[in-house]
Amino acid sequence: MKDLLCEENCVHENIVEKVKEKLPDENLIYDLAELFKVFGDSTRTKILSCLEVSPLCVCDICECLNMNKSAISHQLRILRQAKLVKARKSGKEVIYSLDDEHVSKIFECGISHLLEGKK
Amino acid sequence: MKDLLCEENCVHENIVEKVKEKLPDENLIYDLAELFKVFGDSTRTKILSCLEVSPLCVCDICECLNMNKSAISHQLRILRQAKLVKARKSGKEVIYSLDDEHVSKIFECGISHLLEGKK
DNA sequence: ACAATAGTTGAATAATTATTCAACCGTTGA
DNA sequence: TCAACGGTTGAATAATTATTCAACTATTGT
Repeated sequence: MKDLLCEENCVHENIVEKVKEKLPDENLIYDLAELFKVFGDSTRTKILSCLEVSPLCVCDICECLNMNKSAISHQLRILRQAKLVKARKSGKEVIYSLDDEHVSKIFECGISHLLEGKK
Repeated sequence: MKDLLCEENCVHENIVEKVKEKLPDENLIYDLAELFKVFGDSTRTKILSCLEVSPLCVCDICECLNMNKSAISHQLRILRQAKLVKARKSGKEVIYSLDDEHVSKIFECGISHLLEGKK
């Protein structure tokens, strides 16, 4: 009931004060979560992995992931909005490629953590 | 209808072949997405941000985020399972702290991408 | 032994979201 | 001009998941 604010029960006031001070901007943390949410879907990470190898048209990606165009297109939109991939029209095709060298770096960090855990 | 396999329509066979070859292990990509999913929630990123400043008990975290113990505890479990935080008992309290130096690195990568986009 | 505090947990609810389906747009070649 | 192909889109559905609530365990101080 009075669970709501966790009152001043055990709270170590001075530490909490320090933490609140040093905490990054609320919006930045929010945006960060939004970004990682984009990475947090295996269809999208697969698409990014494919594009790390080579720029590809939508049909190529479909073939690589064994999924239909609609599903892929929806996910590509999300990746575009997050500025992780960019699109270039070439005749009837749309060629997608990575839009940011950070993608590989973020992947590496994640893999690094995963391998650490296996030890 | 024949959307299912995207058939051999436009597919650039040789490129797709190369991509399939060079693609990382399916399970690794899946685990990677699972990891980023954990980062993809603002409550959890806030918790991690707090713990970057200092180890904290559950009540302290509640106070910092203005949320109740149950909600925080549920999210801490997820962070524990992902081996991003660790817990140490101290009397009645449980002190949480970061379990991996990769957390900060992953945050930095993400922030780096976000700032890039602002330009 | 007991009351109080710190934290955890399972079930329920509400909200978010990935995929499918069907219809659509734009470009090309006949 | 029109049929065919590559791709996009909105609505519907199904699945996932964050938060709340209530009940619970464990530890401490009296």
